[in-house]
Amino acid sequence: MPIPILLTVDAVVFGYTPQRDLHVLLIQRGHDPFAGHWALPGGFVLPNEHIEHAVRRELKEEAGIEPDYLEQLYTFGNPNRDPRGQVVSVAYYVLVKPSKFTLTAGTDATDAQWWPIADLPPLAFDHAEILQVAFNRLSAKVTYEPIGFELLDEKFPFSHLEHLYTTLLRHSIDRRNFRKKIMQFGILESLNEKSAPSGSGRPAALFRFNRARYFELKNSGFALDLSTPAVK
Amino acid sequence: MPIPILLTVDAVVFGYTPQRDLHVLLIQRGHDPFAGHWALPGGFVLPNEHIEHAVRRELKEEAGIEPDYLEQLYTFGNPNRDPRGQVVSVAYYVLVKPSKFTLTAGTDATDAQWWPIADLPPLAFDHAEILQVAFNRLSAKVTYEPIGFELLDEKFPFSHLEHLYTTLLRHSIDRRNFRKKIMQFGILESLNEKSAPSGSGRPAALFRFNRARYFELKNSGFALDLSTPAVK
DNA sequence: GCAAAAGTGTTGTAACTACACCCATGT
DNA sequence: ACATGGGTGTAGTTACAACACTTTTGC
Repeated sequence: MPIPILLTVDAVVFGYTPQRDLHVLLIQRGHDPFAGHWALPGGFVLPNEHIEHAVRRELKEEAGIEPDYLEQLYTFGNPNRDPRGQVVSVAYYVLVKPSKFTLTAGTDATDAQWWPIADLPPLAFDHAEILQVAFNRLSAKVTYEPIGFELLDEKFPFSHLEHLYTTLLRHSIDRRNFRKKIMQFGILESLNEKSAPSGSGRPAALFRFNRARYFELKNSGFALDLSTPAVK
Repeated sequence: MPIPILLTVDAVVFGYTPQRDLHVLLIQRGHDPFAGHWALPGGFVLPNEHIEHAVRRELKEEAGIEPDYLEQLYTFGNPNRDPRGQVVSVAYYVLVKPSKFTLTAGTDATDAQWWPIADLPPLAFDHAEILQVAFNRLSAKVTYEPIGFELLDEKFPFSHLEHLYTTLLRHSIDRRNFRKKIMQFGILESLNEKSAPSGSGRPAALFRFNRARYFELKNSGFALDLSTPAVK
C-alpha cells in the first residue's frame, strides 16, 4: 500500500567570484517555515517532472541561473528534517561562473545572494548539513576530475586556478609543482593574452581549459590526479 | 502547492560467493507490474520512515538479509521509469558476505536468488540501469577504500582478494605487486592458519582485515590507493 | 611425477618533492 | 626604487612497473 510523500529538490550552487573566493548561492525565504531565514534554492517536484528538471526550473525561477554543471549529490530522508512533516529532498550541486549571471530574486524569495563559504548565515532546515556534504564532495572530486574549471571564467590567469585549489584542498600548495603537473597533462591552452593589470604586479598570461584534449586523455584510459601535497 | 509523489527504495546487494564470482541478489516479482520478472529488492517508503530504514526493512522482509555495509547510490527520477506512473526511487548499494545468510523468499516475492554479475536475467523497470550504476560505483570505490573486504569472509586466502579485484577492475593484475602493495599498508593481519585444501594445489595462508589499523592510517591522513595497472 | 595453486625479490625508470630567485608592471 | 604578484629549473629520493622461478599439496 504505497503512500505518497512530499518530494523536494535543493541545490548547492558554488561560484568563484573575481575577488577570488568560493561562494554559495542562498535565497532568503519569503514564507514560513523559516520565513526570513537564508536557505538553499529549491522547491517541490511537480507531477511528472524529472527531478533534475525541477532543480533547473527552481534555479531559474528563484535566482535567474541556468547552470552548465549540475550533478546529483545525495538524498536526505530524515523524517524530521522539515517541520511541516515528512519531506524527502534530493540535493544537487551546481558549479557556475558568477560573471555569467545577474542574480534576480524570484517571487518566493525576498532576496538571492552569494555568500562566502567561510562566513555563512544560519541556514533553514538541514541545509547546513547539505552544504557541508556538497563542499566535501566538491573538494574530493576536484582532485580527480577537472571540474574546477567550471568555476573559473572562460579565460583565467593561472593564479585563479591555484587559489581555487588552495581553498578547496584547505592547504597551500607549491606553485611550481602544481603548474608543472597541470601543464604536463596539456589540458590548458595558453592564450596570447595578458590579464588587465589589477592594481600592481606583473600582468598574468591567460589560459583556457581544453575540454577536447581532456576527453581524449580520459578516453585513452588516463587518470587525472590533481591532488598536491601540502606545502610546509 | 506541493504534490505528494510515490517514493520507493531499491537495493543492489553484492555478494562474493565461495565459487569466487561476484553475484547480485535478485527477487522474482509476485505481482504486476512485471510479475514473474526478476528485480532488485526494494519497495515503498512508509510514512515517517527514514529512507535508509526502508531499505533495511525491505531487505529483511524480502530476502532475510541484514547488511553490514549499506550506502546510498543515486536517486532515479525519470517520470516514465514505472508503468504505474511517477515513482521516484532512492537506490542503495549493499555489500554482504553471502555465507552469513540463508536466502528466504518473502511474501511479495516468489523467489530470491543470487545471480552472477556476468549473466543476469532481464530486469524489471530500470533496474538494469541501476545495477550498472552500482557496479561502476563499486568498481571505482574499491580502489580508494577497503570496502572489498566487506564481500569476503572474515578469514580469507589472499587469492580471493586478488580475484575479487580482478573482477571489479575488469583486468588481470600482477600478483606480486598487488600483494606487496596491500601488505605495505599493514591492513591485513596474517593468521596462523591454512585454508583447507580444495582439490589440488598448495593450501593458502589465511588473512583477516585489520579494521582498527585502517582507521589509524586514515585518521593520520593517509590515502589508500588500491588501483593496480593492468598486466600485459 | 605431474598438475594446480601459493609464494616470493630485484632492478630500471619515471614521477614526485623540495627548494629560491628573477621578471614585469604600477605607483 | 619599491611593492606586488607572475614566472621558472634542478637534483635527490621514492615509488612503481616489469618480470619468472620455486614450493607445497592432491592425485
